[in-house]
Amino acid sequence: MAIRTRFAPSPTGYMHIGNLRTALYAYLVAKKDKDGKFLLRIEDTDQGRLVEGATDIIYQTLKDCNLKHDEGPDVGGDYGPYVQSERVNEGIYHDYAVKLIKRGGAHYCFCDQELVDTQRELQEARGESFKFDDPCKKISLEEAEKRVANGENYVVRLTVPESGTTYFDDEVYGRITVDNETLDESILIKSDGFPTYNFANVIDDHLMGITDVVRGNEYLSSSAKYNLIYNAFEWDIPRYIHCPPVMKDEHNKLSKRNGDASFQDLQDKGYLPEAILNYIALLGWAPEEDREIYSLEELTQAFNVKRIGTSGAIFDIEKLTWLNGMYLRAMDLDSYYNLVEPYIIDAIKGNFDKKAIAKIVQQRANTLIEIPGMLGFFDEFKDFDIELYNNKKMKTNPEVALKALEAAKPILESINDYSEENLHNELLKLPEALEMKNGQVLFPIRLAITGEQFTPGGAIEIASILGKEETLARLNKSIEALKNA
RNA sequence: GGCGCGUUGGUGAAGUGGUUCAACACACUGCCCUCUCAAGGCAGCAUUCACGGGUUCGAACCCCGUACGCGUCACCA
Repeated sequence: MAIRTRFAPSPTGYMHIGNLRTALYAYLVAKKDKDGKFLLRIEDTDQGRLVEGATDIIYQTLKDCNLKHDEGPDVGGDYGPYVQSERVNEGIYHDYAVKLIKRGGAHYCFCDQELVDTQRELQEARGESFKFDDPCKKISLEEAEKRVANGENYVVRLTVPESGTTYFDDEVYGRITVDNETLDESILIKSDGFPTYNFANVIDDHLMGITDVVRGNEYLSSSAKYNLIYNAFEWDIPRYIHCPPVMKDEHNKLSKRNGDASFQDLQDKGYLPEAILNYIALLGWAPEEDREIYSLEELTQAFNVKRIGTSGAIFDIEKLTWLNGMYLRAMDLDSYYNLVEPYIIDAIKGNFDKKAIAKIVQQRANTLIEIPGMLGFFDEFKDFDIELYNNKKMKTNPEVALKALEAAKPILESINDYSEENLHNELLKLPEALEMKNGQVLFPIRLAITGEQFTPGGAIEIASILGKEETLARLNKSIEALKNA
């Protein structure tokens, strides 16, 4: 049987990294099987928490990440609708709730919130842990149905056996067994007629033929309850794959609430979706091979549920930054230029060869957003401290700099075509003639025409981009400054 | 508090009884290369696998406790 997995987010805001990783793993589990299907289901049963536009963010994120779903609200499929509120309207949950009740797996409950609260207070005052003891369990089905028919307010609660144990097998955490008496008789259908997650996820996963349930490990403690439902219906239980949390630090999960990085935030900061995906794949999962850079396709080959870890992994932006740099550097120049052109245009008003600038920046920037900051000297040539000519490693000081600069000046004046090749050929004759090291002449030139201690690219590359006129103007200015010092 | 789960370096992690008493990667430090920076190359960085017992000829890997952490106990998912 082909594998079917689902990503089932609630449209309650931005897509955070932990969520995205769950989506990724669900995708990978499905796509590892060549006939596997990955579906998207929108879980909007909590009408109070809906956030406008959140669904679009989900679509957009999956699209940006190239996590294509085979079925979903926007692409259709044979198991729709894929939005839970629409399924409510079709009466799906209601019908199954009635069936469950008839099978003894659930019951009507007419208690009001007050009774629940009173019980809670009482039990907690006694130092016990709270577990709702529902008097409505004693009501006969006939009577309950009559009360429902009379329009009385009700919810449907799970009926949990009073003794015994329930277990489930998780692919990553192994077999987990819990005592039934610790299980809560959770609400399955709310008084507004909407199902809770506890019910909807089971019904929908079954109806949609989900074979592998991939979700965060916060569901570990409630999964046994879901098996009670599957068992009551005599349905096949899916494989469970619970993932360890993605942490912000050792104590806190990454969450949008704390303003932690969402996928969009990361994108805005200049990280590539491919790099983000690659990085988060590594949080909680380790490949068999000794390598870390994987495209999405390679990930689907390499992925193996058995190698998902069990303990939380801290999100380390430093490593993501490194990985992002690897992706950026590996791109061909044309694609790279396409990507960074807006950033360069944004940073440089002057008429310089943007592509040449992209080229020198490509080997140095780890994120897109740091690019403009590297380029300020193109537009603005500022006076700088001649102390900068003192460089121990380059064996330079203002005196040797002046000597090098004055010797370079006629050469730079004589060249008309400022191609890198020309500049290189001519300029490199200088060190030998002056009996200096390459760095002793090229370092001062670079400084003299940029005014910056550090720049992307060396003297030759930058002179070529600046062009003859600008290069000479800056050179002369710097020579003057040096003479007057 | 009950229940569940977890604990290898600053971080991600490999490793599941003896040729690895701890791979690889990020970060960090140093060196090399080099026209700066970056990239790249090399080296260093856990005498130790939360702690305490036990099993065993032998344990990070098996068992039992303890501690700490996280999750859950909603008409949220």
